[in-house]
Amino acid sequence: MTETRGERKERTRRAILDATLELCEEQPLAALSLRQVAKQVGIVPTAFYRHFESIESLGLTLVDESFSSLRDLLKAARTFESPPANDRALFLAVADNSVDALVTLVPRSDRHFRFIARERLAGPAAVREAVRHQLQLIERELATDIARVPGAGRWSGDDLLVLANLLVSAMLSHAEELALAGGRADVARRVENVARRQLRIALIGALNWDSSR
Amino acid sequence: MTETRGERKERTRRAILDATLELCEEQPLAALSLRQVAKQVGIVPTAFYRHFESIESLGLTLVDESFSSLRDLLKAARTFESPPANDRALFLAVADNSVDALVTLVPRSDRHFRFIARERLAGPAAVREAVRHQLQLIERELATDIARVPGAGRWSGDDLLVLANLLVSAMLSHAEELALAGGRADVARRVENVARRQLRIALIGALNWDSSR
DNA sequence: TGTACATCAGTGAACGCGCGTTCACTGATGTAC
DNA sequence: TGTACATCAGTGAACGCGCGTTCACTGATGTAC
Repeated sequence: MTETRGERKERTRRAILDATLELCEEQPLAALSLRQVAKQVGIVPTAFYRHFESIESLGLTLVDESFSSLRDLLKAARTFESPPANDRALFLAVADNSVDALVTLVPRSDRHFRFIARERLAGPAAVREAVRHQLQLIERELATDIARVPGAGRWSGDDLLVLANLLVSAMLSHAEELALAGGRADVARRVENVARRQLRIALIGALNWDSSR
Repeated sequence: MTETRGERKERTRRAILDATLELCEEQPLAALSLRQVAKQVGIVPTAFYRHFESIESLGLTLVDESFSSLRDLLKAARTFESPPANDRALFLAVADNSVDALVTLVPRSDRHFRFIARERLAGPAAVREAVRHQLQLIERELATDIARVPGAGRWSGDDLLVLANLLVSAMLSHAEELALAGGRADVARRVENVARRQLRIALIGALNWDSSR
């Protein structure tokens, strides 16, 4: 016996998830049939039910899978060995680290990112809600991190969320473009460049914010 | 004769477009069947072909329809009766006008906005490409308008596009949220507030940009 | 104005096909003794 | 270690249904004279 029953089951489950990511390159989850997935995996349609209740619950699993590693890595991107001296230097370092994380991370799991981009607004209601929830968590974590910057007391909690929302939506749109670029190096370089400048603009704007009321 | 043959045909065509927007609230275009649309309109499936070649070409028509008025109105939102005195005042006025346009415009054609939001990344390739093209046009027009601000010479053409891209992607994400709010006044007020602050942060960042290189 | 013919939006039957789901099954893997 | 039974991932036939598309059609509207 080279493989236990449990291992074999897990392998099929993994194959179903991969087949779905593959097929979702061509069409949204809602247009995907259980039979297409089964055919791609190489199992009979009814075997699908041994692993998932429906296409929708399979979608929810893919959302969890996409976000689980992402949030940890984004977090890591915002921690430093030697914290910069002042607000400005820290903010610029945050921008650089975040953009570095973007260009490293997205190509590594580009199928997951394309899946999220597609289903975020077009997926079944439960899938849309799950993505929305994860993005909100990311925004709140970012706001918390910014609040820890020395001298960040000048911003209200509400202002922090507004800033975090701006940064996350900019990064999200760049992640989408990067994921859709399919590894083209010239696109990746341009997106990296644009993302860096945008984060800097936003953070410089925030630093000059309270004086502008 | 109260209605010519041409008028009657146009009325059916309009009904097909409306039925599609209606049905696309529940599912993406790619999951929509010609028979569902025909049933909703109250015609026999084959009559569909008298008006559109396929569901995809119907989608392209809806994209054109969604963007045609939008671009003119956005343009109008950026012209002033009495131009403000300096850069800063002008930028703040641009932010306010744009946000006003957002909260006025989106609820007026919210079904079109929800359609665009859904199909922008999940639609058939031709539809995605059409939306992408329209968004690029909007970005370029915005960049051109900003370039006309007295003293804008400090930014390169490339920097202008980067700024325009940041502003458009922020506004797009707010338009999506607003369209999905379904007319809820409290959501509209919050989105308006957040959008205004974000545009201001970005524009203040841009004003302080060249000194930060 | 009246007539004869052309146009064409919408009809309705028919087709082969892929769909989700049911059900009873098979046979390799796992477990109790 | 060997045997008898349990588990359960995957099978395969069958079902009724909605799908896109074909085709020949109908009958009201439009046009030429």
